[in-house]
Amino acid sequence: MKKKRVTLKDLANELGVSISTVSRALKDHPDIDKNLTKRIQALAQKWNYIPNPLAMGLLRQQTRVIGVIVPDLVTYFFSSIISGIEDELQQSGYYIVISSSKESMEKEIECVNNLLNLRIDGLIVCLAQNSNNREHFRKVMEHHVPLVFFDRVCLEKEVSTVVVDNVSMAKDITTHFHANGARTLAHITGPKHLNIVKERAEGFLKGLEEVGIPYDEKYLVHTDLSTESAEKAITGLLRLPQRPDAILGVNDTVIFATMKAIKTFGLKIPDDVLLAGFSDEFHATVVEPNLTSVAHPTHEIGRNAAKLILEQIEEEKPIQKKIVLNTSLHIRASSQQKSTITP
Amino acid sequence: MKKKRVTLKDLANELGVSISTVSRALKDHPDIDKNLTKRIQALAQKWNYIPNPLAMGLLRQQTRVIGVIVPDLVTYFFSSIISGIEDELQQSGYYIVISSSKESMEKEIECVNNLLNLRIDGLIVCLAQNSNNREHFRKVMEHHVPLVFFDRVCLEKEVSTVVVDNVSMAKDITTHFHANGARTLAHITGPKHLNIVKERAEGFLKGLEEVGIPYDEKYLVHTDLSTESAEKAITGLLRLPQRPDAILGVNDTVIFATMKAIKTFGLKIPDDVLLAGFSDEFHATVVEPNLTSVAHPTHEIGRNAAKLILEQIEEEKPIQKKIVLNTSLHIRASSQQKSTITP
DNA sequence: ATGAAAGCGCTAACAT
DNA sequence: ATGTTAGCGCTTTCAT
Repeated sequence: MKKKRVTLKDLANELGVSISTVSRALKDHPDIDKNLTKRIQALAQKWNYIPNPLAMGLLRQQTRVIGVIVPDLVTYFFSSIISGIEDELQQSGYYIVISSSKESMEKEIECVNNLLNLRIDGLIVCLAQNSNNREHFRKVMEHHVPLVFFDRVCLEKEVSTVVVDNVSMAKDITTHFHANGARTLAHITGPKHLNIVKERAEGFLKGLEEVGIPYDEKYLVHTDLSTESAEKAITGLLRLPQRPDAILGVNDTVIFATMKAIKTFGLKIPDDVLLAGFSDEFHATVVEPNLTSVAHPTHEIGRNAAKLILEQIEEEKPIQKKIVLNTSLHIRASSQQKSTITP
Repeated sequence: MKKKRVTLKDLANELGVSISTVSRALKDHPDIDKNLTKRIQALAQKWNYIPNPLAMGLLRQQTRVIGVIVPDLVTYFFSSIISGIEDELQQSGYYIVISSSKESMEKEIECVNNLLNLRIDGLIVCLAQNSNNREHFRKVMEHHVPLVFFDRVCLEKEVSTVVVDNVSMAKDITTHFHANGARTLAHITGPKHLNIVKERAEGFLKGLEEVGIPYDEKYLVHTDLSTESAEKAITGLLRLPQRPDAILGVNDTVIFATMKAIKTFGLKIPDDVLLAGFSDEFHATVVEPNLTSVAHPTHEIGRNAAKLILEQIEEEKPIQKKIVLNTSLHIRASSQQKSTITP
């Protein structure tokens, strides 16, 4: 038998009272007779009455849905952040609708429009690799939809963000490379306009300065974050007259591609080249040698982004806050000269 | 300035016509004057009118939201399937709300109820590790909400499913192990009631039979699919008087845990133990040695599950279909005896 | 203490 | 060819 969801009307009809009485009783309105209230609540319970979110949404002009846009769904970094967002939001009775921009700004714009049309109550975004236009986000703000960026951010002056201290981590790795005997350091990074790219490169340069190695632009190469362009980058570096003896990747994915290329060149890690990346993907401890990486508190990034959204929904106004989360540098075999590893 | 979404009423007021005229004009109703229709459509375009999905949903009793429940969000297997679901559904104008059961049936029941209360138009599920009760899914069917299971399935007689041929793949790996010199074969698997566990174990036994190795229950050990219980399982196996020289894992995650344990035992892969898993996680080609694994067509699994849901929504009745997708066995270093690898 | 009515945005049957 | 009305499920103001 077709089981239709029970409505207030159904309850009202059954008990011979009006819809508004039922509505009030269900929220313990003091005006309603205590006894009637009890009977109504009992029936609602028995019939498993659940308010229709569509009707509520129409009335209150809100959906209790938060949109999330990430560059991809399949890397551990993002899925684990999403997991954090979900944990936080579902406690507050919000749902999340996830869209993947597939690292493309066009797709990102499409996602934003779709979600806006869905009438989401808030939007959490990590920028696509080539996203350099901010119009679509301006639109989000014009519609007064709370907005939060994480990791790859923009419009920082107006929008809340959740980030990590990229500069100091990149600097730390650079000096760590030097302490392990590296003298020709390279950095394989991403598109120039991304904040994480700028910040990590800045840290890299600061590190070089600290250990007194002059900066040579040949050793800072940009990619579009794809495996292919990372391979191209590493190949170029290894073919230099003076090849690098340490490479910092803008993330682990780039480094994994790098690792394979280095091995096919017949070079050994860490004997010939030291390696380190960012984001501490799950497989960092599974590759050989284990990869040194900056571990982002992914779950916490997600939770914090969600909290910032909830805050804005409650305050009913945009908030500009910047949350900087602590990362930790996991030093593993890939960045340690054999001689410096205590036997 | 607060930018409210424009409604039919706004358009009607502006043009001095009734709401229904606007509504009709927007869907090119033949009754409406061609000229008026043009003016209305022009204004709608200019003011960027988008129908309110909440109002439409309330009217049509549908949300255009499909719920997806997976055991976890962070493994490549699931996130990649979700990616496939998304690709298929967004083309049809559906949104997906993803929930993670965290491998717990209690959480799974909660997710089902939440999504049902959200009034989803369909539900796609991969069972939690310990899910053995079917009541919550019966409820979904009673509410006439289209349901599709993938990978870990149940109620196959009544519900559409998307699966792979586990039996034959497990059998193939088993005989492959034997061909590579293994004589004491073990299988680390999951909870007994899961279809994938039963099927892969069945294939394993069939393989043993084919190569004439008698089955010894000591070498078939169940886990709850967690890293910890996988470690316990492998430790137990390695301590047997006659330790296995080949191990088939019910999935790659189990095998990754196994790999670490084997290495700490001072054993070599594949010299001492051959290894193979299921699901071909992204890092299968990143671990050392590269892992032999059955590659599931994850994206296709997602697309097919989505298609089955859409089909049921269109047909307006439950459909019981079983789609069996082809997998491919990726043979890599972990399962090949050195001697058999051509030099 | 309870009910009637309006309205959230939209569609469709029913006027005119 | 266009307008009026009712209704989807709910809350809330205004009667009574």
